[in-house]
Amino acid sequence: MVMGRPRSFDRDKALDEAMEVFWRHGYDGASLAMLTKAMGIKAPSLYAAFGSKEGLLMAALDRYALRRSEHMRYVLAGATARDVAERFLSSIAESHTDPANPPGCLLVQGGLACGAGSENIPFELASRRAESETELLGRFIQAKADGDLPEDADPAALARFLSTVASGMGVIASSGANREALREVARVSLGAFARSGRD
Amino acid sequence: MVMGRPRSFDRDKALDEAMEVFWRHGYDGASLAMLTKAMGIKAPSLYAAFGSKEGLLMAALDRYALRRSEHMRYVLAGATARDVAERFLSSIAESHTDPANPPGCLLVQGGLACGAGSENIPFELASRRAESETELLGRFIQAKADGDLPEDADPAALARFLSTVASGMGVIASSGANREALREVARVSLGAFARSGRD
DNA sequence: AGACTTATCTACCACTCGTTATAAAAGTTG
DNA sequence: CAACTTTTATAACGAGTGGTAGATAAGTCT
Repeated sequence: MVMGRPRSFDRDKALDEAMEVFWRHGYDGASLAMLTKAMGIKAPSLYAAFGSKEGLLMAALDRYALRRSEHMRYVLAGATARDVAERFLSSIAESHTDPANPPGCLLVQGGLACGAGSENIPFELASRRAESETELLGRFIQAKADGDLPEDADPAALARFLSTVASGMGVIASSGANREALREVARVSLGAFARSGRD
Repeated sequence: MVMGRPRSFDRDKALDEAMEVFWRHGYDGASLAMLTKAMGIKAPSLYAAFGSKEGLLMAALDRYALRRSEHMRYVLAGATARDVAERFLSSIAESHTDPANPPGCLLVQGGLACGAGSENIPFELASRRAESETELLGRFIQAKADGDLPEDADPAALARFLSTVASGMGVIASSGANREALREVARVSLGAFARSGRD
């Protein structure tokens, strides 16, 4: 269909490997040598396909967003605000301790702070973290309209709280917290939703 | 008293400058050039005083721990578990948005994930984060003995929850969340303490 | 087949990294 | 003052950084 020599590697598989390196070492800590070795390609192929180290991260983040969007679709389908919150935190407890991935969250460990010349990476990660918070916010606004959340509830504060706990869970998961510990954090966090029903 | 040429810089002042660089750029992102420039000294002086880049971080972390211990003394002096939790999260909301420092928490931004050769930095930061969680745990165990927490309360889970929220607040603060946003997160988080009294 | 297009490889670029040898500078002690 | 001790600045080290020419390989097109 398209002219020229076909690429000899699977773009998505290579991105998965790059994602894991960024995940485990952060943007600054991930060297081109690490990345090319993990991806099984040489530097010129990487640059031809992704433009730069930063472009590679962006492509990996896009792929990461695909996984997250599946989770979020399930989360937002919760019947009540409380149910949404429970699904959100529970799925994070699972995903952040999935042995198939590095522990924690790529959007947290990828780079909260970076060196000179990479100042926009933390900003980029933050804006991607904000996406799910915005989705939660929309769902909570609807929940309030449904009478599912009390009149004095603050959807923005609830969404921000959950997003903050999620980031915190990313931090402790990266430090070795196990799945049971994350579930416990999720359980305690749901106490903040006590006003909208408790089990 | 001591022989030899006296050092021409203030060790603590230099450490404060180094702390800020690590805080803002993380361990990997903080280069020796940045550090020596901020500290106002040349590399050999740095190495004579702190041994290595890692040694400099450790010294900065020790100094950071001094600030934190003041906060924790105030926090642990709270009358009730709920009061302790409120003091803990409130003081974090303030300190993580103190314009005198980079936003967020050095123990979070310093390096959740590092490159090859720095694998122990994330571990070191995690163990320092664990210290305050342990202090909270001790206080909550005492609170339970005092009858201040209900029989079915889980001190370890509560301490871990607060520690996780604190880390999450560090993440969002580093991304620009303002003081009011952090206070809101603190307020919602305290809802998780609803079982032990609500205002 | 031959022209064309794109990917891959080897080798290398200039630069920065953390770290250190060397020697001069600045103080204390006899 | 001279001997001694420690810190300072200059300058460089080897290794590794992200990134790239230039040539070659592997396909599709006419």
